[in-house]
Amino acid sequence: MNKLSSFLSKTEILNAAEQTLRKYGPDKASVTDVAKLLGVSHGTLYRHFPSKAALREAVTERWLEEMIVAPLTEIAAIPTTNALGQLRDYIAKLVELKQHHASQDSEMFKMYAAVTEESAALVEVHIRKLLDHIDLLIAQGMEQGLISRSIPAAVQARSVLYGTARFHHPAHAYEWRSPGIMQEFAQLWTLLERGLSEH
Amino acid sequence: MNKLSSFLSKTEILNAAEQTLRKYGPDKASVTDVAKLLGVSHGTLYRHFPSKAALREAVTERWLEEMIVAPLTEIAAIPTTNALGQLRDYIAKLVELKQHHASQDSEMFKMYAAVTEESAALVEVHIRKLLDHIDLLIAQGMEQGLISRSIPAAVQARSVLYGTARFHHPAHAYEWRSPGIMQEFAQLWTLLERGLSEH
DNA sequence: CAAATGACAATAATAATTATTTGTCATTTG
DNA sequence: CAAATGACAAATAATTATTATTGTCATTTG
Repeated sequence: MNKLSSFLSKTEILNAAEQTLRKYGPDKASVTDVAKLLGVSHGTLYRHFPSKAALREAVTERWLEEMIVAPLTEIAAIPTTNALGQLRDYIAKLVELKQHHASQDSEMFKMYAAVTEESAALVEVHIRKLLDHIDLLIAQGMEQGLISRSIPAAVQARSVLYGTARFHHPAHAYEWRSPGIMQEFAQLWTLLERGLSEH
Repeated sequence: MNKLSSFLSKTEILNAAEQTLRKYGPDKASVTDVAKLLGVSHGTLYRHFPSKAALREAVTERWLEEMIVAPLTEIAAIPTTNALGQLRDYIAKLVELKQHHASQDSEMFKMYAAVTEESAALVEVHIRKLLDHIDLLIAQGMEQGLISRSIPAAVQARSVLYGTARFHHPAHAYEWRSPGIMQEFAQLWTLLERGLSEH
């Protein structure tokens, strides 16, 4: 169904799996459902992914990369003379993206939250990417004389990410419905920015 | 059973409920179990608490007060010439207490975490107590010229509590087993302290 | 007569049964 | 012969039947 080539590609499977996940949610979607959508036997899918867990992880990995990491990479890559302001934009975007998908793409967000509890490896890789971005921005901020060198950039990067966890970690998603949430983030950021600043 | 007076008191019920909770865990413990332990009919308990939920909340409320709030109130009340240092001790104690009970009093901690998701009112009251303590310490720090007045104390208090959520919010309990957790807290604190400081 | 009881209906949890899904692999297909 | 199939066993999940718990209240007890 909708096949562009006669042989199944990983991308086609991921597309179908994501569509199935969106339709039935991560608790109900089965490998059989995905196979049905593709018009193939479910056994076929096991020639491409060793297990259902692996398929779920692959879908989540791609979703995270496309929906969260890619837009952030873009922000981190913009040349700037104000790395500290860029860091604020970066974290604000991270918060905005997570909260947006939690409400507007809820089934995939649930999938992401579930995989987060199942696969420490996937989380670790994701966190590492964010930390690398933040680390880079902080190092630039140091070069620009905006951010204090009294603490290593990598250490400050972790503190910034963990310190803002309430606003982007999926375990806090139910708190994001509160109307004051973005103001609270802005206020915390003011404090963190003071802590990061050279002065 | 173990009754000091012939009539049941709320305290006796709470003691029995807590004992039952510790024995069976919050998922298995029933009102009937509590009644059995007290040697009374379960209907009697409904003359003291309107529902099982209310009983669970009352037990949790008392536990929170005794195990978490009371020790913190003590720290907040110590007279000091270094309110910023005291604030560090306060938050460190909050983190230590939560993490200690998560591992050493796990059934009651589970009960607390469950009630946290059921009763927004209880959480709100608990948070308010902590915020009042932190607010007080920050206001003192301002008077002592240690903490910046550029942001209202109440706002900074909320930022401090939410900024350290990863280290005391029950949703993050599974991350507390990581060996680096206290170092990460110390590093975040260094950053927050820089942000709070007058300079 | 305040406090507690225990019989009762409604609701929820558990256990037993049935149906689906997951994962394997010898066989088929193009 | 690489790719896919589909029959099969094992593991999960959904359904149903059964048992336990929750919550009420008219009645009993001290």
